[in-house]
Formats: sequence, C-alpha cells, structure tokens
Amino acid sequence: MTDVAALAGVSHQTVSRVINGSTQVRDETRERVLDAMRELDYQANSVARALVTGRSRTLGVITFNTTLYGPASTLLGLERAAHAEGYFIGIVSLESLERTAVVQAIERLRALSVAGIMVVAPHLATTHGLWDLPGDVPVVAVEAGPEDGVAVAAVDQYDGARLATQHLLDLGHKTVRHIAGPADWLEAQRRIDGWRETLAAAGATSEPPLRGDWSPLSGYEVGRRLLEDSDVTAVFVANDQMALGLLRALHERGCDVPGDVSVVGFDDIPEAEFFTPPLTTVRQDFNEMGRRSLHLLLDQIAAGERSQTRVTVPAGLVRRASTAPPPV
Amino acid sequence: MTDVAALAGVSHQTVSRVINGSTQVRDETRERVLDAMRELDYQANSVARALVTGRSRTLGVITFNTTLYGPASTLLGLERAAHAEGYFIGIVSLESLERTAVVQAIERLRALSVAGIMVVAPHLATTHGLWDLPGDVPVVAVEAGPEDGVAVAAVDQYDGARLATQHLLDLGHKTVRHIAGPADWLEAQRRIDGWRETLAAAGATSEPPLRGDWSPLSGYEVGRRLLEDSDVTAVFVANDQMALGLLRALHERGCDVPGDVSVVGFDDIPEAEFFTPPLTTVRQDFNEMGRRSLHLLLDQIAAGERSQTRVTVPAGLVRRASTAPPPV
DNA sequence: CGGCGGGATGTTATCGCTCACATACACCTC
DNA sequence: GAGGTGTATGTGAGCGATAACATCCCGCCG
Repeated sequence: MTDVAALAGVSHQTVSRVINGSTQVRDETRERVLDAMRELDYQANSVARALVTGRSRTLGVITFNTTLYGPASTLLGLERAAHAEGYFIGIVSLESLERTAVVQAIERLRALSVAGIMVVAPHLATTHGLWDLPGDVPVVAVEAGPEDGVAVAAVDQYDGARLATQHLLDLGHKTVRHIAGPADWLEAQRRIDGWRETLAAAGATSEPPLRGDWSPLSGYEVGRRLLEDSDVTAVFVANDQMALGLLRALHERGCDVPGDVSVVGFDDIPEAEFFTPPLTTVRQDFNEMGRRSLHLLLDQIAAGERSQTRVTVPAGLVRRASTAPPPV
Repeated sequence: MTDVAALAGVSHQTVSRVINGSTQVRDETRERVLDAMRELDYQANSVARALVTGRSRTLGVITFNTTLYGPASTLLGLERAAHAEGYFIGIVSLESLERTAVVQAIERLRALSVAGIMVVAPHLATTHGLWDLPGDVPVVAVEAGPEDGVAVAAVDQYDGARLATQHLLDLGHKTVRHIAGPADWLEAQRRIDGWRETLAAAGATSEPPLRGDWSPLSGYEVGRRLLEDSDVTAVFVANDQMALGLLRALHERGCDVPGDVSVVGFDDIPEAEFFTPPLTTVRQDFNEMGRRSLHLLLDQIAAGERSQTRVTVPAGLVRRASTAPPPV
C-alpha cells in the first residue's frame, strides 16, 4: 500500500479511500491511484483489514459431515450466493451431533473474525446449540432451525409432505404409509407432520411411520419390513435415496410400481428421473434457499443486530412414473 | 492477550509463548497463564496472527461449481483431513472453466493469506492455469492435474478403467464399448486411455468412445444411440450417473441387464448398489484422496518450497449384478 | 478583504499478535 | 571473583490496513 501511495504521489490513506470507494477523492487522484495499483499489481490485504475492522469478508458455514444430496447442494448454493456478493465461505464440519460441537465450531469461526455464520445442521440437538451463542455474531440456520431465537431459511418441508401425501390420496389411495428420516432431524419431523396431518384432514387412517437413516440401504431394509403388510398401496418416503431402496425391495418382491404400489420421494436428486420407474418426488430448490439464507445473514450484518426472521422456500411436486391409482 | 498477561502477572510475550507451545516457559508460569486464559475465556485472534506471520491456518480449495458426486465427496474428504490437522478450509468455486478464472481464484485466496491451495478442477483448461501461478503459495492439484509443474494427488483412473474393461473381457465379451465423459476433463481422458489400451492389449477391436456430460440424461441419450448398434454386449460407462441413464435406455428397449448387455460404471455412488440391477462399478476412495492431498500440501508448507510429487490412490472394482457373460 | 464552511488530503494511533533483541538471574569455570 | 553460558522473561517495533482527527486550500459571504 505504501508503494502504491508513493508511486501515485499520495498518502496511504488516500489509497485506502480509493480502495473503499470513498467519495472524498478527486477523480483525477483516484485515477492516478488506480493506475499505480495496476502497475504494481497491488491487491489489498484482507487480513490486515479484518484485523482493524474486526470483520472479514468471510462467512462461516457449519455443516454436518455428510455426502447427502441435500446438505451438499445447500453448501454449493450458499457458496454461489456468497461469491456473487463478494464473500468467502469457510467451512467447518461437525464431528458429532452434540450441541457442544456446534458451540465449539462457532468459537473456532469467531476466532477467524467471520462476518456471520450459517448453520446447516438440521438436527434437533445441534440447533439447540444455537440458543446460547455469543451475541455479537449474526447467525442464520439453514434448512431447519429452532422455532425461534435465530433467523431461519428453509424449504417448506411441511407443505412438501402435504403435496406428496395429497397427490397419493387424490389418486384414490385409501391411506399412505411413510418411511421417515431419523428422529432427531428436524426435516424428518416436519415431513412426518405434513404427512400425518394431511391424512387426518382427509379422514384417512395413519399407521406410525417407519424410520430409516436416509441411506438407500435403510430404505431397502425398512421397505422389506413394510411390505410384509400386504395392504400397502402407497408410500411416501422422506428422501429419494431411501425411495430407491424401497423400489429395490418392491422389485425383488415382484411388486409392480406403480401398478401395485405407488411411491413418492423427496429431494429430486438428479438420478430420480432415471430410477426404475422414474420417481415422483418433491423438489427442493437449494440454490434459492442458499440465496435467501445469505441475504438473511447479510441483512443482519448490515443492520448490526440479530434478527429472527423466518424465510420459507416453497417445495414442488414433480410427477413422474412411480405413482398411479391403487390396484382394483 | 494483554488482559491475560496482566491476570497471570507476566508479559504479553510470555502469553504468546504459551499459546505457541514454546519450551522456554517454566511449567509453573505456563500453568498460571493457562489458568488466566481459561478464566477470561480467552481465544487467540487468528487474524492478528495471520497478519504478522503472513500465513493463516486456512487452506484454500478451488472447486468447480457442481453437485457431481466426485467433486462433492472430494471436498468433504479434504475438509475432514484439514480439520483433523487444525486447518480451516475456505472454498472458492469457479465461474467458468477458463484458465483466467483459476488465476483469479488463486489471487483471491492469496489476499486471504492462505497457507496453501488445493485445486479440485479436473479440466484441461483449468489445470493449465496452474502453470503460471505466483511462486510463493504451495499448491496441490486434486483428482487430476497436469503431467508436471505441480503436486498432484489422484485416484488411479487409468487402472480403474483397466479393471472395469478387463472384468468384462474376462467374462467373455469380445469387446467393450465406452461412454466417456466430456473431452476436456482429464479424468475422462484417463479412463478412455485405460479402456482403449486394455482392449488393445487383449487384441480386441475398439470403436471410438461416445461422449456424455456426466449427467444421467446424457447417459440415457447416448445410450439410445449406442443401442442402435445391436452388436453391443458390454459397456463401460465413465460414471455411475450416466450408467443409470444407460440402464434406463436398456430397460426401455427391453434389453436385459446383464443377460443381453453388461454394464460397468465408475465412482460407486451410494445409490449404485440399489440400481436395477445393482451396478458393478469402480470405487474411488475420496476420503483417502483428501487425506493424501492434504498431506502433500502440508509437506510443501513445512518444507517451504513447491514440490511436484505425484500421489496415486488405487481404485477398486466392486462386482454387483450388472455384469455377466455375453449371450450365446 | 477577513473569516467561515466544506471538500480533498495528510498524520497519527490502533487493531492483536509475533519477531528480534534486551535483560535478569542462576550456575559454572578458571 | 570476573567472565561465560544458558534459561526465563520483558521490551519495542512492525505486520498492512482503517479510524479519527488535523490540515490545507478554495470559494463565498457579509
């Protein structure tokens, strides 16, 4: 910076003003400084800036260690949005699901002077870690979060589940079974709620949901158990991977999909369209959610205070070939 | 830090020594400082440290904007490894595949004073951006990189393709067709090489490979074209997603897999085991690759100079139900 | 024509840490 | 006992930027 200032014949402060777009610089001077910067191939040192301002243009993302489609896509959506706004993303993944792990992760990020933190960890336990976090860092819970206390951006899980369930009811199924995700995932819970309440509203009976762990294998195993009950004609599965496992279980049992049993998934992973049969599922717009989360965070940063705004991104049903009216 | 020093009755420098594990501190003094740190809930400010040392404990990862399984898993593997070593990961995703985009991304990361950079962008064009990068930052190309000039950690694509092709030949297929990835992806090229040379070594004829873009849809479309040639009995597909598309095309055409046509994929995505039929594929150990890449980088950081070491992680064939001897 | 207001620029302190060097004290050697 | 060696600690400078305040210059007003 000193070199640039010397070359342009101004003080380092004027250089700083140019960098930060101050209006207090004459155009001609600005040009001279800009030229000098180009000439010396100068780039502002963001570490020094972060030191003095106490804020870097880095955002922290806390994510759970997983290759699941949802979280991975969310991360990408977040990065794209942040990049567009000129922010960096630093990621920290959680070792465990304990609330202390979240608190630790937040501490680590604070030491980096991040401008804000986005938490992509839709577990009950981890979101509770958000209750007692230090007051001076803006935080957004992405995908799912506690009912209040922090800002949250999420796809409307409840409505997605309703859409799926209603679609099956509309086709004429008497009731719909549900293969749910792990009990401590908030999204799993919301999907259960949407499913159960839609059934109730239609006056349909509801069996308790079965539990998988999001993996295709669990969908397969739980699916086999489910099929011992021969009454099943429609299943709403809490994600596409488990739905794939279920399709396999059905296939092995010689059940036709959708002739004998209809299946609806959740997520719309890229593969879903090419399953056998192509899967009817609920699409989540992770990019949009990333963008919304980011702006929620940026708003807090700009306002200088924590908000509790809740933003919801709608889910959409994608109809393919895995659903049909029940067998006669 | 000053507060801690005051509370412990020492100078700030002694606190610094304790933080950095200097041996030049008496045990009793160290304890006093540690107590003071705990008492004040003190955490060292890594920004200030980065400013003075010129290095932060942050590593930059440059990745291409994608939800593909490979890059996503690699990123996670990298993060896990870095976390274990006490490093942060900052991610920057590429807007385009131009080499200038890579250079820009590297510049951005340099302004953050990252200790080193890992590039996960296995395109021909982007890796060329690695030729003329500034000399003072350690760099590792992950997954694939230029033949020389930078350190590279990669899964052995060539051998993976050989394994797949040889497996099909061993089953008795006269030759094996190949659906390849995009031409400018280095991995796609290596897989083609492995496939072609294995065929040549066996004295089998080889048709030119067909090109997909990694997506299930492209696998489906290219697959339909491929099937117009009724001689096909075995196909090696460059990733599992395209293999899924091909399976669908085969299904629609009434071809039995593996009865009429055998299919081998690449990647071993979690879904592959539950395809119809379960897919024989080549597994890549992304975690291991992440770990190796990181250590390659850490070694460079420790040595203070750039290396050109090349590390290869073996690939493994996973046999499932999509391959069998050719029809008689 | 002196004084005043405000835009453009410069000066100095500061962020929280590490580095290089200075100092203090203990112990040993000749 | 003077001098050397080594360990434990303190002091001051400086990393590269921004913030707050000081200064300069110019035009305008009474």
